[in-house]
Amino acid sequence: MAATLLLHNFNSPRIVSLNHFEPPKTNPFAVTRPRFSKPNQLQITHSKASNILAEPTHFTLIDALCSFIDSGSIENALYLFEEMNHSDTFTWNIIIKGLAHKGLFKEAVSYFRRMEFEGARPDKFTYPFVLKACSGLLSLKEGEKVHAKLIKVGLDLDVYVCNSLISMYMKVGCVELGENVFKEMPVRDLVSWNSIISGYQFIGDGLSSLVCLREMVLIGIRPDKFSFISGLGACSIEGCQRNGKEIHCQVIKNGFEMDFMVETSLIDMYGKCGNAVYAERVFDMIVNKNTVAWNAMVAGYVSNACFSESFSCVKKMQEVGKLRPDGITMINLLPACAQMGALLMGKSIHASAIRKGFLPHIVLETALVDFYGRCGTLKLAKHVFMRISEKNLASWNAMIAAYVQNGQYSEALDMFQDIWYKSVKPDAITFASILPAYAELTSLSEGRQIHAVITKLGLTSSNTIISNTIIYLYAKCGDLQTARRCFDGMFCKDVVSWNTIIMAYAIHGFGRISIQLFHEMIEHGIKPNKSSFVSLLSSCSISGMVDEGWEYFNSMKRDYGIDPGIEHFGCMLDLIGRTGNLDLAKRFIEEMPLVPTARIWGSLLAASRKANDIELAEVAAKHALSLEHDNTGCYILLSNMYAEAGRWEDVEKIKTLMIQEGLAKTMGCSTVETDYKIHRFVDQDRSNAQMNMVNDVMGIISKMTADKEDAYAHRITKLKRTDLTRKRPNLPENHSVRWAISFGLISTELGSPVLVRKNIRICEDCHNVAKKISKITKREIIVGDSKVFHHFQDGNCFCGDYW
DNA sequence: AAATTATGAA
Repeated sequence: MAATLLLHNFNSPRIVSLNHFEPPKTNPFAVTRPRFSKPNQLQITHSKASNILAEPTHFTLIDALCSFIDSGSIENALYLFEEMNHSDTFTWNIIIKGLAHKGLFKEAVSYFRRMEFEGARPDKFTYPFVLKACSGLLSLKEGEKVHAKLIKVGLDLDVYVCNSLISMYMKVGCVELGENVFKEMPVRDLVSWNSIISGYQFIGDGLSSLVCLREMVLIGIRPDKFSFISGLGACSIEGCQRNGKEIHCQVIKNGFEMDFMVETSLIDMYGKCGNAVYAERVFDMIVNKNTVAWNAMVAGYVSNACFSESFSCVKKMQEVGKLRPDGITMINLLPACAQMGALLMGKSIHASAIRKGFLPHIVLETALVDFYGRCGTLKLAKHVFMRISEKNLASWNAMIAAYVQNGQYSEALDMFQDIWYKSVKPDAITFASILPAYAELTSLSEGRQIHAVITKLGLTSSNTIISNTIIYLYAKCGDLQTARRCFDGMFCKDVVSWNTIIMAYAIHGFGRISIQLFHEMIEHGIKPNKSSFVSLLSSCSISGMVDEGWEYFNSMKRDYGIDPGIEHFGCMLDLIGRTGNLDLAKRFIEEMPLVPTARIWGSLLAASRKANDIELAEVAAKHALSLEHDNTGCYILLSNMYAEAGRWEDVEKIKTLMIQEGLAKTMGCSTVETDYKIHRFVDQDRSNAQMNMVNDVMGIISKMTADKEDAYAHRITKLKRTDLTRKRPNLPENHSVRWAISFGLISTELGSPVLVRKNIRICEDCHNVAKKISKITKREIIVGDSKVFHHFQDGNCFCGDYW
């Protein structure tokens, strides 16, 4: 007993010499060895086992061990193994193979260690099994240890061993190490090529995979079904149907079209490349369709937006195919439900997953989080997410995206901060999901920080989605120059990149540049899409380019075949509202072929406010309020109009309504950044530490503007005398944006613009004040509110006083 | 005596 105890300790990798011997608290083999009790079936069910019991020679035992492994009864095999003499390499190989094949990777590696320790010599047959286990564990550490040992014993040139090494390195994500093994091996066979081809495909580098496949064929190696399966997977990644069809031809030519895995890969490839018809054609040819094939077809329909087909396919799967949908079927259907906005359908899938016992299932749960997030049911997304016991990166990503999609930016940012303390490392998808939250909420310096992190990870140049969001981030943080620099530095700009930069100039009021960029985009051969026109028309409306706006609106359908959507009508309504032509605005809504949304009525409301038409404002507000959404802005706007008109009873009424609906006025908040600090000012709240300094600056400014007509005084004369005695809440004097500008003036460098970010729209009084300040101080002031950036220069604002 | 590469998934 003492001897075995010592042996176990000795095997522990932490103990180097007996001098440091320490009795372990747990037996290192407790997990793998003694747990297996004698299985009942051993004597009765297996004839070979009964043979052993009659006359157990070593060879019959090995024979029995092999049959246990082959039939998958690993428990029997392990029990037998512990009972027999296992000093020879072969016996160990069998048991390690069995463990690795069963997916018991941890155990396989641990048996390998024990094998070495107990003095059996691993040979060229052992290592492929061990390496398979290492790749299954996704453990580079274990894999490298094995590799080191291989070199030591001189087995690192064996083709089988090298092939396993390539596959292991690729699977754990060490592409370069895998490539090195491939390059340096003396002889490469078909499996070596297949391993590197499937390795590239596994890590998502479809292009390299296809290049290797081509090279292999060029040097005269005939591809087999493994090559084709990986190659088709690579085409799916790249969305490259041309290459996919080429491989399909080769598949037929080489007689692999009846292989069910090849067929499934073909369905997948056509589905992902946007050709549902071809996918269907391949699918129909399969005689005995298995669940995987059905699922691939369902996925094909979903990714091609054939939602009803995807559901009827699942129905047929059950009725014709006599197969039950599994978790993956559900994972495939959920995005369809999300895109159709079919909340109930998704919920019933969720319920069915629970009933059928598919949960917990990390991928399915992640798909549910994603689904609920996209349907706007953030509560349910959170509910599912909280119940995931071992969250992985994808599930974190899904939850962050759900927060961002539902406008819960600060929750998303909190969760993103938390991730850094978990064992998972954020990836490109994490950053792509979180960046919009940065764009909405954070300061320029925080934006720069996250950009630096992303650049350091090497994601900026390789990932177009991330680069596009970075452009948006800088634009939203007020740094248009850097946004432009990022855009100019992009290697492959897609239509989103162009749309983003056009929108960036739009929100900063540089309409001419937006238009110029739109034409540059077309010259570069990029076809504008719906969003391009949203950017362009927004720009025309923000910059007050009425004629141009109409021209582009008309050319959408005429020259580009794009039907104007509700967003485009919204932009046009803003444009009309700007001209003050309320009749036209009303007519425009009436003649619109689409049902007006809350955004449309909100636009009319804004126009009515500018034209001071309180009746129309009421009509617009009534419509907007009937279409449930966050009505805070709507109420505040109307309330302000009533206040100006002196209709205090109506102001009170709105106040009551808001309380009833549980809405609270969003507190105005403005931030200004100095070198290392973000200074936050809140409306009415004079508790900021810098308030004394701000008061001094405000005093100087009001003295300098005293001889001129004061904006607020001017406004107040419009009110009736009696109303002046009323205490008007939230006086513009107490608006945070003025304080932030004043503080910015003295705490930032002369000559540089003062950059202020504000969470809600700037009011007219503050807008006037900012214009004046820019004139008397000769400094550029940039105020980014929730919609646009106001560039105040020499007493004017780019927005032309309409926003 | 025995080995390596593999289809559907967020």
